[in-house]
Order: sequence, then structure tokens, then C-alpha cells
Amino acid sequence: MILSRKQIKNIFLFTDINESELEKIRAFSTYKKYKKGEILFFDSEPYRGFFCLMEGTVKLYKISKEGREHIVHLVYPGNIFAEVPLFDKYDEIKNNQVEYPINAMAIEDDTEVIIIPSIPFMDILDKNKVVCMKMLANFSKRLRTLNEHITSMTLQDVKKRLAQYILSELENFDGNRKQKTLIKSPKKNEDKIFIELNISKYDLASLLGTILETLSRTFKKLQEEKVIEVKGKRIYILNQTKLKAYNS
Amino acid sequence: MILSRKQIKNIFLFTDINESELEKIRAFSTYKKYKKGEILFFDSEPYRGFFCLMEGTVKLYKISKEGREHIVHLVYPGNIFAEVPLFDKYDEIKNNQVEYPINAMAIEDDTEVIIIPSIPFMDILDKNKVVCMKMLANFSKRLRTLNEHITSMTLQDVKKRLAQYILSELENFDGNRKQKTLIKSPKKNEDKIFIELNISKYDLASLLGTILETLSRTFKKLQEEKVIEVKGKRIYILNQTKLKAYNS
DNA sequence: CGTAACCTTGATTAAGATCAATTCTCGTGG
DNA sequence: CCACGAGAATTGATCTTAATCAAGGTTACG
Repeated sequence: MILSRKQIKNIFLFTDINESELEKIRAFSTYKKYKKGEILFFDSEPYRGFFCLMEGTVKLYKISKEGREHIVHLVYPGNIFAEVPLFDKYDEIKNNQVEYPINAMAIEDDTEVIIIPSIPFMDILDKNKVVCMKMLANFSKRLRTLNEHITSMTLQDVKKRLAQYILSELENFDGNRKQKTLIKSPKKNEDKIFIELNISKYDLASLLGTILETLSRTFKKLQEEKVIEVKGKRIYILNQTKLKAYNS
Repeated sequence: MILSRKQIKNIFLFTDINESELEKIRAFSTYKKYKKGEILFFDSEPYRGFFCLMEGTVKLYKISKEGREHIVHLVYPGNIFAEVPLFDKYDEIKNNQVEYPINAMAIEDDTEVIIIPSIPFMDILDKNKVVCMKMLANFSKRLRTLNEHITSMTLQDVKKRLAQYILSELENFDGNRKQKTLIKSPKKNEDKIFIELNISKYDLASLLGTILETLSRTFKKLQEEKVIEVKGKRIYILNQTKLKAYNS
């Protein structure tokens, strides 16, 4: 299957590109579809280009020697990933000496991607200042996210991190997310605001730098404090003020 | 004081730029010198441009509500910092609505910087593809570093993190560091390899995501295991194999 | 309606933070 | 050259958070 140019324009990196360049991209990229749980690439696997996510969700994660997993980043449609090696290891890429720096797994069924090979892409980049600037903006955003991620891992306990996560889900997604999720949350039902978790609790634990059991207990604590109410994947916000207070 | 063009060329971002552009940069940038412990900017302070480090060392760090500090990044001469807002908040910069996302402190005497204001710099960037590509490479490198940082914070205990730090100091600095440090370490003395810590143990603890007391105890453990020997700022490596074994 | 995946709960342990008291080191002035 | 004092580092005792181990419960879905 080949994607239409229109679909490719859904990737933020390519929204402002002209039709002929778009056609080139379409020509040299490959399309793939994954089921939930399938691996896109492993850490240390040979690098074969970067990914654009069209549909679904992808987790980027590391695994420790002992087998514990930590999600470094969640990717939503319209965004790209595994683009880092392009710019600091370009010479090695030409000699096929580069590896993916992380693991990537689809965590939804029907996760669709296009894979863009490095060399033709660098050609596009070379001719398109807009793409260049968008890539810079992309990196800036990611650095900001990662900085916040580090800060919350090192300076905040699990309860605070969870509170922060719930709040970030609540305060309407900054364009990182697709419509689908936007519609889902936050919503009101019987006068209660709620969010709908779009990842498993296992993945949420891993994203918050903890384990499933601890997450479960932390949810319980927040419920006991009448801050939230957990019903399966739905989390009702009972006291937003208190929730915000956790993070100063 | 104004820096010479030659000095500005020491900044990796500007090594390949032409003389007239260099002169422009020199003209609109300001020079500053700091003593150990002085603040370059605080988290949330109004953004007034990015920094190029000429001499000394700068720590970029966050502080928790409770007062605990975590160093997110150490900057060495030749490198730039606080450049992130340029690319994801440029419009807000024009309206003076942007803040520094982190704290920056000089941790050496005679720390010298130049400060580059945003708007004229974006002009330079717009006309110089090389600068653009270097900025991309810079971001890639930083993302890689941050990824590793997160991974070690979340998946490794303090002993492993310390071992990793010592090893990274040992395996000769990848250009991030200036000559000075390169000469200092690693060295041999009475047939023993050693490194010389170039930051205080307080800062090292903060960089490793722990506190001084825990760092001290961890050094002790590594000494008891005959892996290293600590003499003030000097760390002798007694068993490099064992040191490497900690990180798989 | 049965099974697998997902999640919760309890008991125990371990790592590391906190609090508190010294000790060490090194630069400065007498 | 020595003494003093401040900042830096060490050590001990205790407490807290979260990981681990183990078992049981829930939910979704064929």
C-alpha cells in the first residue's frame, strides 16, 4: 500500500512542503502497519531511517539489565521519531554503522507508519529551509519535554508525578495528540470532569518511572484523599485544586 | 570588553561561518564574566537570548519545591546553552513573553560567556545553512545525552550511575570538553590510572540525581570493593574491568 | 462462560533520603 | 609559619518511599 500525498501532509514536518517534493517523499518511503505489542525496532538494531506516525500510538522505551522497562516518550499521530541519528551520525549512516538508540513498540492495533530512508531525506532537507526549521522546532519541543521528564523523575515522588500526568491529560493536549484523543478527554458526565486513560496502567507506570503495583497504590491514595475516583480506564477529577497543589 | 572574531570561532556553532557574518555576531553580542557561584539566569526569568560558553563551566539545574537540586546538564567551553526557546517559542520571544526554562550557575571562577540576542541571530541562521545544520547536530547530541541521562536515573542505582560517570570521564571526552580537562585526565601516576574530578562532590551528587551523603557512601562502597581509591578530587582506578561490569 | 490479560492488595525488603554530629581541607590574615 | 574559620566531605542513626515477592480478583472478549 502507498499513502496519498494528502496523508503525508498530516505529518507536521511536511505540512508546508510543495507538491513535487511531497511526491518524492511518497516515492521513496515505505508504509507499514502494526498490531498492538509489535516491535517497530529494537535498541541497537541497525538504523534504516526515521518514522512518521500516521495512526495509533508508539512507545519509545529502554530496558534495564534486570528487565525493568522505562518509557522515555509516547508518540502520537502526526509526529516523527528516531530522527536523532540523522544529524549527529550522518556519516556513519552512509556506512551503515548506526543503530537505533531505543526500543519502539506499537501499543495500539492498526498503528500505521511510514519509514523515510536517510539519504533521500537529507536531500529534501537540504533544499527546504521550512523543513529544516520545522525539524529545529521539533527538537526544541522534545528537549523541553525531556527536561520536564527528567525533572519530575528526579525531584518528584510518584504521587506528584501521577498528579502531573492527570493534569497534563486534562489541560487539552497541545497538538501532540490527534483528534481522537482530543474528543475523548476531558469530558463531563453527571457533572463530573473525567479523563480516559489511553494507555494501559502497565505503560502508565513505566512512563512515570515506577511499577504497576506502586501505581495502583498511588491511585488508591489519591482516591482516599478524595482527589480522584478511578473507574477502570476512566478517572474522575473530584478536586482539581488539590490535584494542582501537589506540584506547588 | 569585546571578543575577537577568532575567539568567537571557538564556538562550534560558528567555526565555519564567513568573516562578515562573524563580524555581525561580534557586533550584536555582549560579553560577560562570572565568578564561581554566580547565577547567569534563573528558571522563569525573562528570556534575553542564548549563551555561548568561552571559558569555565556552567551547570544547568532545576530545584524542587523542597529545595533539592538536580543538575540536568554541565556545559563546557565551545558549547552553547539556553538556545531551545529560539525554535519553539520564537513568536513569543518577539513579544518578550518567554522565560528561561532552567537555572544556570557558573561553577568555576572566570567563567566567560557571550550572550546572543534572538532576533539578529535568527537572521544569521536564516542565511546560513551551515549554522542551521550545526544547530540540528547540536540538538541531536543533546537529545542523545538527555536520553541516556533519563535512562540511568530511572533504571540504574547510584552505584551504577557513579561507575558510569567515572568511566565516561576516563574514556577521553568526545570533544565536549576543552583541552584543559583533556590534559588533566586520565593520567598515570605510580602506575595507577586516575581521573581528577573537575566539579565539587556536591555537584557530582546533584548530577547523579542523589545527595552528597549518599555519594560519599557510594564512593566508600566502591573503595571497599577495591574498584577505586579516592584521594580528595583524585580517583584512582584500581579495577577497570569490574567498574565496567556494573553497567552490564 | 472460560481463559488470558490486566489490575489490585498484602507482607516484606532494600535503597536512598533526612537529620545530626564530626572531621577534613585549604586559603587568609596574624 | 601557624592558627583560625568557612566550606567541603564523611559518618552514623533513623525514617520513608518504593521495589519485590506472592496471591487473588476483575474485565474483556472470543
